[in-house]
Amino acid sequence: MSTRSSERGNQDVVEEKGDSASAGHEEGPSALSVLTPAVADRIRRHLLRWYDAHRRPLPWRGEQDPYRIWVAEVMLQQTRVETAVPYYRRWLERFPTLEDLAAASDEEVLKIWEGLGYYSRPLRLLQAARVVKESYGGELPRSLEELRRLPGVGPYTAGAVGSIAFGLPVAAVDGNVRRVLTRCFHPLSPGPRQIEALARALVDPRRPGDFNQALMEVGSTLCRPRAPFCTACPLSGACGARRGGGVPQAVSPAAARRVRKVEEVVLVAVWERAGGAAFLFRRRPARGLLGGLWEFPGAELGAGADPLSAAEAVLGALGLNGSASPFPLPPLAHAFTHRKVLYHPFLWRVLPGSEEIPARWVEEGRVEEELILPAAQKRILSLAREALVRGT
DNA sequence: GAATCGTGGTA
DNA sequence: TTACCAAGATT
Repeated sequence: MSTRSSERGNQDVVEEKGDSASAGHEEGPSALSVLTPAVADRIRRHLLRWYDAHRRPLPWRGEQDPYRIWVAEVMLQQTRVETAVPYYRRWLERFPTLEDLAAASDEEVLKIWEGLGYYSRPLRLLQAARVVKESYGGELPRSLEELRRLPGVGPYTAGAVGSIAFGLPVAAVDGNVRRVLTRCFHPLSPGPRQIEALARALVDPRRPGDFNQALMEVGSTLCRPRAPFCTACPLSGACGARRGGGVPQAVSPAAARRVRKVEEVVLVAVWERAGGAAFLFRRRPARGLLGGLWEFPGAELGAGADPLSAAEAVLGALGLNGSASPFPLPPLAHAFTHRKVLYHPFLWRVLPGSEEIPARWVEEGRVEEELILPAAQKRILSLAREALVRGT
């Protein structure tokens, strides 16, 4: 067939307008008008044939239980497939059925989710499981509208669960689908509404779940944001970007994101008792960043502030009596979505004060089983343990 | 509509 | 090292 292109079709890069960037996208020739029944049929056949031959063997593929499909879809929100797989297995081992989940606590679901990020997801999954148990007799509702009302279920997840678990002929538009369809219908630049309409019109009513997954699979494995594998793509014959001589480079709305840079001082307070050392932790507020998770006490560092003095202030606020020599651990950087934090941890041997404090002592060897920690705090914990072993 | 919410992989 | 990015949802 085509011999003109290298495997990486990025030599003729065209500007691809972001979906959310500007408002003029619903104007101009409708992408839907070029989607004749014959074109739609051809796309379905090519896509599904490719999917049947090339789909990855993922643990949720072939699952019949709607609950399990739902769990997978929530885990996959803004999360790579490879990252989600081990969490998915552990989750189902611990909560095999929707009823098991509905009976769980916030702490239990967070513990399984620990390290996966976006921690409101498991909490909403739990809320929704209870709603399903109370209002739907323990079975997920089978309509798009009812699914959509469940906590943590938005347009994408409702479409995915509806089509995959229940065979509803509905669209499931994620980032992959947006990118694939934008390229396919280049240079018409369909906006968000048109993409939804295209996806709805395209879904194969006989195999809606497979069709939606096929579109996403093409997007994630072939029609990647950069350096897509056009020569292997089942849609290359129908692709407007390909026909136009260049594959649009994806421009993500993430490019406009503002990342705030902050520095924080962290107090790793160590209480050396007869039975061994203990660390002091406090719980983060239930809402907001890392809501409900635990951390070493700390404080934001003002511009030009001295980390050691700031650590001293944290120590005082907790009513602790510190030894004379705090030990500075190596600073470490951690990037969140909208924040980049440089942590300045200090290991400080202390004796607890007499007052009640909003924090909790945990034996060094029991931290993981007692608490749910964000990734950055685990890194600090590792540094602290190393320092203790070295005897500093 | 814009901002917020994590983490680890990749170029 | 920095920046981008991933099967989005909520406020």
